[in-house]
Amino acid sequence: MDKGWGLTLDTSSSQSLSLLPSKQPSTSLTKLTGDTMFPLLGFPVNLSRPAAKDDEHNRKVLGEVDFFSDRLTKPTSPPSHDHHVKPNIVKKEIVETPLHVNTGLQLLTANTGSDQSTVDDGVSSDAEDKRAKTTELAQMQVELQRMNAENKKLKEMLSHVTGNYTALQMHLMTLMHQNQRTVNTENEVVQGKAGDKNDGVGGGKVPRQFLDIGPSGAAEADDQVSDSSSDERTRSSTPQNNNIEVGTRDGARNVNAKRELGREESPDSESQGWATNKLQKVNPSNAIDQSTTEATMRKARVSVRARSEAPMISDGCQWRKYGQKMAKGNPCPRAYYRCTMAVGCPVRKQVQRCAEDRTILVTTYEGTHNHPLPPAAMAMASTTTAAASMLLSGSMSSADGIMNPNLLARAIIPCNSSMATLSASAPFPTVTLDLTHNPNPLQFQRAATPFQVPFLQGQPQNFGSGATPIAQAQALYNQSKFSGLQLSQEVGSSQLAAQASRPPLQPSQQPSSADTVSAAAAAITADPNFTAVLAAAISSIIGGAHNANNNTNNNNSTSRTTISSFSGN
DNA sequence: CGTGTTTGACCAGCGC
DNA sequence: GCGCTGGTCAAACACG
Repeated sequence: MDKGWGLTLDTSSSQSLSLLPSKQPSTSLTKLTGDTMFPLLGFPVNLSRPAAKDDEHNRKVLGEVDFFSDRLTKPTSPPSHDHHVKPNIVKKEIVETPLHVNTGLQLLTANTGSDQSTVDDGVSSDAEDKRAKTTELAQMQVELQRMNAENKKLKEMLSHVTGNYTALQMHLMTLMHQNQRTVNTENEVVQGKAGDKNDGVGGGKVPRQFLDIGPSGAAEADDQVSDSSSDERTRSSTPQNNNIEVGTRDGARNVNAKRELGREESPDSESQGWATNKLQKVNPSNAIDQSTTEATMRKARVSVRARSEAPMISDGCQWRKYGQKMAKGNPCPRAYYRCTMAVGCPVRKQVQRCAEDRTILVTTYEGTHNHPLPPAAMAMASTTTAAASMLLSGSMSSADGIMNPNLLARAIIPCNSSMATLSASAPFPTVTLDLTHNPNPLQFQRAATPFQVPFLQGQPQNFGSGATPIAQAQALYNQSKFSGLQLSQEVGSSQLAAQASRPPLQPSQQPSSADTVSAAAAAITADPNFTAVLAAAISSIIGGAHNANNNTNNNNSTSRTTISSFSGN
């Protein structure tokens, strides 16, 4: 799914169009008619009438010819009168026998030269003038013909480019639709189950967008679900009650049922199988790849390391803490949060301080948002989404023998010099974005302490309050600027093969103090790279997952690649 | 009273 | 089978 290319499409196409003139073999004609030609190319609307314009141009030129020709052929007749009546005739004469006219003039000139030169110098110069103009007319005629030919070529090129553009657009729409339906249906399964439990919502489709991997329209999901898939959906959505009974040991409450509910939010078997089925129907050739991709995405995790004194980084989403545990090997407790921006949102995150450096906060995201994200969250999510996609592609590649994480990461993660580590050795494939490094003093000066400033407690998640979208985006940019990318896949082939069947993820995140970011806003927005980062982020949101599938370069499962710099954005 | 946090308990997966 | 660990639940609690 090259979703991101929606953005590029316009650009590229317009570029193509705008480049056409320069690409055309430039001739003297082009120069002469430059004013005409470029406007034509620049404004396609006008292209529908190039012939008419040419004719008009012809008439205009011929009109001038007519005027002089009249004087040549009928010196006594009033030019103003014949001007409107004779054009065709003159045109005929000139067009059909331009050389003849010249010859006649020459004869005339020769004659008059000898006969009248003594009488009237004005006549002689007039004849020369006429001869010159006639010659010029002939040249213009030739150039007109060439211009017409060139116009035809350009029109053909335009239609070709337009056709390509349309085709690409259609392809894009198709891909986005497929993606959207897949995500929708997955969430539908979740919602269907969660709805039963979470009182009222049950079954009711809450209008929402799925911004994580692709845009959406949840409403379409139902209509597009096939019979067999709805069959499976029913199977996976209704057994909730069954789970309560069957899954509960010792009659122990409905813990298992609820846990089951939780698990369904990141389903491994049922919804995945359902999704696979659906995908196969939609596009059999891509079904395997896509299902594998999504499976991996569902379980993949993105870990963000950032310096922060606050208990949690601000990532634009709302979270509710549901647990805390002491983790092995770390004196600092690990906190568990789940996204509360929408009922049934499966996204969770773990927050834990680094044992070695407690100023470093490690936030791990898992799951895919099933609701619209605020701009702030989107900006934040994009980076981790890109990272997840990269991770995904890395695992995929290792398992499939195709892929180049380096390339993908370069394309989707606008990092500069911080570190992103891919680790598939963990229970879940995880990519870690290390935003604690600051290897670039110059950049650091420009955006002072983008990351290391503490957050105001209690504020972080309220994207509506302190952190404006732009501020968040800038925060993202800050982080990105201090980022470098390092891929580390310390995975055995067998593990990778197993990962291939694992689900994907879509996180949202990123730290940063809104206040600090706001303070640095001016400096950051002045940087053109910021725009590039935003564009990359948006592209990654739309196109991250698909990129993974389309990567064809091989990558060693134990490769360790460092992606140096994106400062060139 | 509603919402969010804390915290002890429960469960599943995994390794031995 | 047992113990360890990660992950989750939900009652109790705190707060506005």
